[in-house]
Amino acid sequence: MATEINTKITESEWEIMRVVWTFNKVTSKEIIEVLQEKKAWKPATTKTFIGRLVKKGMLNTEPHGKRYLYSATVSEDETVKNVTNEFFDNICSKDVGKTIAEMISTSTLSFDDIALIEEVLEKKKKTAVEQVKCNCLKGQCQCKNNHNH
Amino acid sequence: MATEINTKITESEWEIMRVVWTFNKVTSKEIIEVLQEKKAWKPATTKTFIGRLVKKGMLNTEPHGKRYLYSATVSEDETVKNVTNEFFDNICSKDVGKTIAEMISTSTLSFDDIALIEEVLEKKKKTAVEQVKCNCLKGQCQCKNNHNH
DNA sequence: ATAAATCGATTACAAGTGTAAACGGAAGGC
DNA sequence: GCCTTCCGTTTACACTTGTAATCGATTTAT
Repeated sequence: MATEINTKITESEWEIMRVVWTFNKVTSKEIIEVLQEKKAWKPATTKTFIGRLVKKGMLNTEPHGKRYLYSATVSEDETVKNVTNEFFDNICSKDVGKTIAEMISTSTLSFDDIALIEEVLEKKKKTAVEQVKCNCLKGQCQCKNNHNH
Repeated sequence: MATEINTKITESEWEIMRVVWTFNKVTSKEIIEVLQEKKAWKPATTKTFIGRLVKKGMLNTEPHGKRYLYSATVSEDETVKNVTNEFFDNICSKDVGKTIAEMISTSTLSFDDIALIEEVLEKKKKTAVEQVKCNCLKGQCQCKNNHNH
């Protein structure tokens, strides 16, 4: 059994993790300094979050002198993927396409981004389906026949 | 000042809201029945969540006999939009395109979905930029020059 | 070498969240 | 007209999350 890692991540923990992902290996002092610009956190607050992330198994500690260097045990990509999956679990799978379209509409994208998306879209055509199957509980989406008042 | 609505939504509240969005107007009994299939919640638990959503202003109550009919004060679309925005706040704006591409790759999409996405992509070309500006704090993404250990 | 600063760990506490029982009034069954 | 059931509200309690002070050990500055 591999060491159990709690993948759930809170808003404040994201802030810490982003710094760790950026630096790869980082001291608590550096994390505190980086976040000082953005959050009105006292150093003790940042330390609490670091400690919790270590306990959760999302951060590794490696001795560096008498202090630690922290590093991530999960990649940013994986984390992003987990969070998106959790999010998509909350909407009907039939609506995923529409939601992605919506995201595109409201985001700032570069020509390269558009080219990339076109590319994956093109690939997607090979595995696209006629109708996406609704996976919702009856009563949790409009696909199934639900009577309204 | 309009009645303040707390847009933040928890996992359990999503479950309730999805039922309300589906039925438009719904009794607590119906919500409880729908969710019984999915969650091992006691009726009291569901009632707690309903109560909290009312207090938060996300649910309206309208008398119906001596009971209530509940309805949503925020649409599902708006809520989805809020949650996606919060999510994108946690990644570098330069990575949004890549992330959307990733979502497309891992989702099941229909031909219609793809056509829709192609359509918005086409429109997007008119407002696309050469380079998306990174909005990150220095030290929270790779765009800025950060020294690694 | 002693004082001051620093670091990780421990402790604290309020608010939010998951989970639910209990309660008080009203509705329905008989 | 009672007894039971049902509903919305109140209360409860553990766990999580945000926010931070404190403490013990150590390192650094003087």
